[in-house]
Amino acid sequence: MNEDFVVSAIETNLQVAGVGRTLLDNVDVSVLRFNAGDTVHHMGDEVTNLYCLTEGWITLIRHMANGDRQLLNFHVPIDIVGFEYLGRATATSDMVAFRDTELVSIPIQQFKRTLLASPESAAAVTSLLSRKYSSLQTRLCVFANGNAVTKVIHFLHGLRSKQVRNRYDDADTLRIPLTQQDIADALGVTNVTISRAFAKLEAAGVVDFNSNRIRILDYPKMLELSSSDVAANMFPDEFD
Amino acid sequence: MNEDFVVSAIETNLQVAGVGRTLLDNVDVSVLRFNAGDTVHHMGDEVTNLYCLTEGWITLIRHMANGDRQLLNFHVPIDIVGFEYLGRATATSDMVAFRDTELVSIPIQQFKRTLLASPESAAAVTSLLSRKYSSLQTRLCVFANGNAVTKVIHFLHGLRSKQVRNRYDDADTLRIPLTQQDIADALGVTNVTISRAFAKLEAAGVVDFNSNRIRILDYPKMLELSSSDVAANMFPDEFD
DNA sequence: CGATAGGTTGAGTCTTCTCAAAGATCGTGG
DNA sequence: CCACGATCTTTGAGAAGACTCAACCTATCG
Repeated sequence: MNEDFVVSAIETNLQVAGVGRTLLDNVDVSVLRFNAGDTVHHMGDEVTNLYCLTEGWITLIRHMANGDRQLLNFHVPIDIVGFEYLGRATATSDMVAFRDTELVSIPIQQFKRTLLASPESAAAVTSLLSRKYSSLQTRLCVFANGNAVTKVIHFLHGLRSKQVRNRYDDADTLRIPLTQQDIADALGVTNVTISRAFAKLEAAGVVDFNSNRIRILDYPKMLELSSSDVAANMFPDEFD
Repeated sequence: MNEDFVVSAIETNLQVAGVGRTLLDNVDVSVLRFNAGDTVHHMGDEVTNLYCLTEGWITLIRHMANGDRQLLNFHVPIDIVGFEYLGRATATSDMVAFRDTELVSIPIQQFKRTLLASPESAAAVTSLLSRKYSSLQTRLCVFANGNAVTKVIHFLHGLRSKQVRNRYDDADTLRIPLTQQDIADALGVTNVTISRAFAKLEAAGVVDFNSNRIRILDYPKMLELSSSDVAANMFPDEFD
């Protein structure tokens, strides 16, 4: 396992430099692999590990009574999933591998112990939770007030932000095995509506959809196409 | 000022008994009063205090580009507002007094210092942030998949939960100066839609709407009227 | 008692949903 | 390398829900 990767991931997630090595001291990390479709944990389970993605794609899902599902979050390499369980260990959604995935598990109990030795890091964790909360507020505003096209733009913006963070060569090309149904489930609309939303975005020349690859052709212009009522502050430079 | 009130409020919010007095040690709390419509802080401001509501009604608002507003949260007495700013101090929404309001301000810097002496409390703060995050996820599911009636039910459930927590004699009577426009702004629909949603709920005999007073006549039956697709897990016994 | 804010109701429009069929793409096995 | 099946996407038509606009009703307060 590449421990440097995890050390760097911790510092990227916490936005604090130089603490990753210390935080992994005396922590028994191990590598886990999941196949596409495997469930890492179910809603309601006790979560005992943080997971640092090294390869693949993870999504958080809530299942509705009628069989529909709400995809709450997508996680890519460098993401560390589970900070929200440092306080309360009960999983608030299913965590599912979206494709073959490799992740490094970090026992929460041990991690919390090393956090005690680094107040700076502990503060950063709290700060991270704040950012995640704020991001969710923003998404709530989009869901409450935006139309389908705006929701799609918000969604693409979020994925792109992570690729920018990861310093990918071409952050505008989202290399993701994502069907329109997946996007629909993330945005609370139907696949038909997603298809029509992409048709509009393609007609405007800002996006090129292609399963397995979505390409953002004109990022600034894309943002302008979001309905004006949610434009302000709806696109922070964040990725939580 | 009634310090006992704040001590008890801290313990209620953190869900930990016996720590309130310690946490207020050497903390310079003070009482502030705001008139209806006053802004406590604006989005983007640095937040330097927690606020414990002792009287009145506070709401968190985001303003949209077209003048619409999204009401993100309502806070009532015993609530402590601002835990999400312990990490990152930048306000993510306007905080506005909805009616004449009295609150006790608790300097964040001092509070964080006393937190260091009580790891149990520090853990409880993290736990609280987790609960808030989870609540927002739930609301996102309702906004994404629920119809107007379901959103109203979710909203009333949330207000009632706080009254239950506060041990009000009649938790089913929401004594709130809330217009239909306010509810509309909280749920991302129009006042006309709210009017029609209440008409349906009143026809079903589960709610009685009356400005300045909303009465839940049949709580279990009300929950049953929410659209089946969001029924599961959409109504946790929480109030964050 | 009138002014004002808030609530209700109706008609027409728009967006999204549902249902359904047809077209495109991908992976696999022959 | 092609054919086939499975999955995904596109398109159309009709229905449902929410929105807009506007008029009218109601309660409250000075």
